[in-house]
This record gives sequence, structure tokens and C-alpha cells, in this order.
Amino acid sequence: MNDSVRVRFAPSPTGHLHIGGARTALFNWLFARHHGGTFILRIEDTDTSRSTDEYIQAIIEGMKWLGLDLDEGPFRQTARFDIYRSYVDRLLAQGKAYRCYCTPEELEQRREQALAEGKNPKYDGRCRNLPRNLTAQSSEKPFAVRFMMPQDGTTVLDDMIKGRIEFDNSLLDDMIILRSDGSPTYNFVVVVDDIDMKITHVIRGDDHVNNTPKQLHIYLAFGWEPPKFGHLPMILGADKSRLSKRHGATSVMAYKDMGYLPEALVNYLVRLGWSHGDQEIFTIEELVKYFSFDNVGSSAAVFNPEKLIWLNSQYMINTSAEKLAELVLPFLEKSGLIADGTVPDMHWLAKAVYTLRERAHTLVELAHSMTYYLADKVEIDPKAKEKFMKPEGLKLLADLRNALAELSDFSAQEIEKTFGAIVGKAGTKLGSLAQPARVAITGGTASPGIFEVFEIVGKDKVLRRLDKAIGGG
RNA sequence: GGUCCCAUCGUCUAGAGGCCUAGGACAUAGCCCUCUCAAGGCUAAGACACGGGUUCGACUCCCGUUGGGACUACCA
Repeated sequence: MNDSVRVRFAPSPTGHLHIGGARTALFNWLFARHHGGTFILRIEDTDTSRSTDEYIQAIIEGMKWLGLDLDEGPFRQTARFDIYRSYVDRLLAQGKAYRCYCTPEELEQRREQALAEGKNPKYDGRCRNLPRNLTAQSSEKPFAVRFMMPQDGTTVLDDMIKGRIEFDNSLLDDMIILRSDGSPTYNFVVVVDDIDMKITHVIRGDDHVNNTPKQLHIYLAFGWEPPKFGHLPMILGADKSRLSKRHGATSVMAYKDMGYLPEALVNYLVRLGWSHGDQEIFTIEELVKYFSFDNVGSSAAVFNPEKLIWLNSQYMINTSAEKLAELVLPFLEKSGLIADGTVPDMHWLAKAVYTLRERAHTLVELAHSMTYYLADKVEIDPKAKEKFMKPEGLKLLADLRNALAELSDFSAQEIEKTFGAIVGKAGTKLGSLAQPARVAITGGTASPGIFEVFEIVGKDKVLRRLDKAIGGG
């Protein structure tokens, strides 16, 4: 390969950036970065009835969040209709395309009939051989433009991922390249644009494999050298059907809202179809360095949320407490634990986050688990109370409370010594004090080390919660 | 229906004809660590879809069967 690699991600803005699209974008991006090439975003909005500006923004936002930076674009196809028209005219003039006066209704009817008779619903080519003068005369009638496909022979696609694939030309339809409203269609514009933008490698989902021979013939008709193709296998849901909303969240930004780190999602997505030996966790630099289509598999992959969660927790553990504190802030505001606009003591927050980061799998969980650090009061879980708030425990708690009140240095270290002294005097194990203490301060039976928790909650709140617990609250 | 693609543990995958008694990761179970919960460590269970070839030898190559998926629009 050389340094002039140019690739594009070409979504249609009919929805948010979803998991499958994100992976296609990622593989394009990695390929471009690996080769020091150019990554382009092209918006395929020729279906004006389904495309919206809002979704264009959503797609850009999703890519930005994932860190897939653009070198060129976004280009919009709706801004290029004149260009496509001129190419259609060229084909028409050369007799490589023709006007079709069949109406969509007629076409649909014939299609259904063919299907009902078990025949191929291929266009019958009835407008193919209309005399030229007739087509000129009836130009006031609405027409679409069809591309004249070869009727025999085979077309070969040499795919970077799937290898050599042969197609029988007789099965190819004279597809419409220009609708009767004058707008061009996908299979045509994709070719014109890929040439126009000097795309060297077309990397897309393998739902496009069957489009490729049609597109190849358009390259041929213009005398253009086609780019290389790489068709990525699909991502499926747990039931092995195409990933959709039924399988849970599919939009990339939904994962942001659920508290995933973009690096974790990227790492997860890249392992769907690509591998580098036994390695599971990669930095972006490593991905760029190692990425190659030699290691891209050709079978579809099932999206497995559990592994994503594991990866996310790995990334959280390896993110600095300071950084995590910043990241969790919006989630704390969202959950109401911190009032909007209030700036907490970030040093304190980082300390709190540090104790929790290997216990939470997502930022949402992290924020939620900080309740007892941030809230004024905690609610005691009835089951925990019943199990640990027995007379012996309460007695120890009272001793603890009195000793703690004397502490001027309310640090984990001093707190631990205090616990030790009380337990030692009572001749019991640490657990018999630590658990009641945990329940009193956190409201539950699971938390980080109790000494750290005490320090972070702070002396005032600790004493107050202890008092309340001892008093039977 | 037709065309095309795909096929290793439940899931993601390693595997380039002998390195395979099929490796790793997630999930599951047990143990260890331990103030609880995690994290971490160790262990267990768990797969080459099936049938034919080719070969001295097939997870690996070929063919078929079965199963899954995609496409088959004046959608992209």
C-alpha cells in the first residue's frame, strides 16, 4: 500500500449513528490512519424523503464522540445533483442508458406478479429498445433513466475480505439511475462520487456485496478504474438476526448516555471481526499500528453486551481518578446527586471515584454508587439492618462513635487504628464492627474499604449517621 | 423463489495440512485473597454443523447437505 489511501464512510442520514455503521466507520478510519491516508465522510442523502439534517448532525456527533476524526467532508450528495445529471446525460448520449416510461405503479404490479408466479422480479426491459425518435418525442412524459446492463458474461469482484466472487450478468437488472423527479439513485451516485473523490478502497458492510457488480459496470461504462473493495461481515443480535432495536440500544450515543467510555466501545467494536492474536485490549495507537484486512474475519458476529460491559469496566479501572471524576460529573447532575451548575471539590470527588472505579461497570453505575458519599442522609436497607444492627453491634458502634469523636485527624489511617482498638478491646473480629459500621454509613452491606469510606464521607456526616443508627434510626 | 455470503466452546475469536490432547477472552461454577462488595489469582465445565472426497496425515483444501445471513425498490 502507499500513502495515498483514500477511504470514505458513507452513511445515509435516515437515523442515528448505529453500532454497525460505527464499526464500518471505525474500520475505514483505522485503515486510513494505518496507511497515513485520508478519511472522508460523505452523506448519502439522495433519498430526500427520508434524510434529515438532524440525523446528519447526530452521525457527526457520534463519530466525534468515538474519536473518528475527519480529513475531508462531510460532503452531501444533495449538493451535487448537477454533477450526477451531467454524468447521466453522458451515458444517455452514448446509448449506455435509456429512458424508461414505465410508472412506479406498473412496475410494482409486474413485480408482484412475477413474484407470485415464482419468477424473478427483474425489469423486463420493455423500454430498452424504444426507437430513439419516440423517446425524444415523448420527452414531455415523465420518465426515469435506466442503466443498460450487459445481458451475458460474468463479473468478478476481487474482495479484500471475501476473496474472489463471481456474478452472472444475466441476473443483473437494468437499474434506475435517475428517478422521474430528476434525483439520482444510490448505485449510480456512489460510483460517481467514489471516482470524483478519488476513493482508493471502498470499505462497507457486506449487505452491499450484491450491489457491487452493478456498480462495477458503471465504472466500466465510463472507462474508470474501480477502487478495491472490502466487504465487512454484519453485526447480528443475540438471535442471529440483523441487529436492531429489538436487541437493545443500537445508537452509539445511547451508549454514551448509558455511561460507556468511547474507547471501550471502539475496542469492543474492533474485536467484532478483527483480531490480533490473543490480545483483547488495545490502545488506539496499537489499533492503528496493527490494523489490517488480513486479520478481518468473514463471518458475521453477534453483538454481546456483556463483553462490552467488561471492557468498559477495564477501561474505567485504567482511567485516572481525576479524569473519571470529570466524566462522572454530568451523570451526577443527571441523577440529582449534585445540583446543576454546582462545582464540587474535584480533589475530593477524585478520591471518592478512586474507591469506586473498580466496582462500577459504567459511569451511570459509578454515579449511582456515590449516593452515600454525596447525599445528606442515607436510607438503611431493612434487610441489612435486621442482619447487622443487633445489640452487640450497636454497642460496638457506640464505642466507635465516641472514639471517633475524639479524632482530630479523620484519615483512613487513624480511623483504621480506632477500629482496631475497639475490636481488640472487645476481643472480637473486625467484621463484627465493620459490617454494622458499613450499614450505618452507606445504608447497605457492600462498599469500598470502610476506613476510606469514613474518611471520604467526613467526620460530621459519619458521626451523625452513627448517632442515628445507634438511636435505632 | 433466485443470486451471493457465512459456518471452531452459549458469545467474540486464535488456528495459513502434521505444532491441536484445538489456545485466549466474556459469561457460568468452585477455590484463594478479604471488614463487605468488587478487582485480582488459580481451577473446572464448554466447540471444529453433518456427509463424502484429496492426502501418509485434515479444524485447515475440494464437493455436497443442513443451518444462518444479505440482496432481490423510481431505499441506501
